[in-house]
Amino acid sequence: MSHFIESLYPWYLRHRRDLPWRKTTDPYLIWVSETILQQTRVGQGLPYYERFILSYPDVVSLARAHEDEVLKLWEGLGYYSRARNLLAAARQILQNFNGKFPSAYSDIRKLKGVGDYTAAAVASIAFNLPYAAVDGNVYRVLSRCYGLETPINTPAGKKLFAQLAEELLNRREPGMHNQALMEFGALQCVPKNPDCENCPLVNHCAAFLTKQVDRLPVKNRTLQRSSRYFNFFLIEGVGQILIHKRQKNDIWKNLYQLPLEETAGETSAEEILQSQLLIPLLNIETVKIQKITPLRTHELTHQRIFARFIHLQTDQLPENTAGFIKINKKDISKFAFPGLVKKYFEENHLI
DNA sequence: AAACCGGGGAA
DNA sequence: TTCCCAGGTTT
Repeated sequence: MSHFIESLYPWYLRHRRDLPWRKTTDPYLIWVSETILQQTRVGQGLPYYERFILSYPDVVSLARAHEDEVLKLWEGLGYYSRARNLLAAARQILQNFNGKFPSAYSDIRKLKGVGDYTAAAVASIAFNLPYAAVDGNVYRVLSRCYGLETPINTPAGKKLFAQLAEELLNRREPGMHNQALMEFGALQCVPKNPDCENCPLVNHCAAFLTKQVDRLPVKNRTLQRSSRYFNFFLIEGVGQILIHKRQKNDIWKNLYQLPLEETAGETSAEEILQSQLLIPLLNIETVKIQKITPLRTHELTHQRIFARFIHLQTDQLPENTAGFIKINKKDISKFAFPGLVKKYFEENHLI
């Protein structure tokens, strides 16, 4: 109990941000916040958290929700499996624990969408259980403090840092300890250009002493982005448009989109229109081309989407919409769309 | 072990 | 551009 990491505690008490999920010990609220904050900055997730807990203040209200509604609240935040898993886990809790959030680490860890990090975070912060939460911040702080060069995105790295974090854990106040370490990484020991001159741990930091701060943590990168070409059709009847629910195992699963024609490579809008795959399918006769946007890029973690929007006007949308959903324009905002599509609606004042 | 799953902010 | 963010699941 006399490790130098403890000098972080007074730092934490002084510098910690005043965040809504720090005002509660409700495991449900802690869990929701941890899920929203996965791979997401506090500033980005905060408004989503506020809206989410207003709509679903407890496990049972979430468990009773419809997935479309939950995804709508998640719209624009990304990594939508988090929302689907959150709902599934809430239903697990209703079924298996009578709606009461489980208080054992092993039970928490079994919930959908809850991995090692989230289970440890919820167990320690909400129940004061002695589990070390190791997130991106903790990897960075520990790799620098101890000068560890093992790549953090390898099994060996995960094991090493998990073990070290477990040894360092303050077992009396694991929740505070975990948050102190993470907050320190988020505010002081930042990825780029950290202010080491004003760091409370500078005299203990192996990376600082050996001038390796900007090299740590080490991460093997594998990321390769593939390109995809999306042609979205805004097919507008009188006050109505067609949309479609993505259901395959692909990006944006269970979100809505406009009728889409994906091509293998870069294709001109003329070719798309001449191929006439979509229009005959819908048996639309009189179609007027309103506007075709230039190709725009949308970057995802592992895909680069090249998208264009083709705006067509017709007198009347068909009765048989071949799997597409006919909706009123004023109802567009009721559905969850990928950011790319939502942005298009906004540009054209459809929402 | 590697691939897959978003979107935004910072440098 | 590239990197990273209170990661997890699937193959």
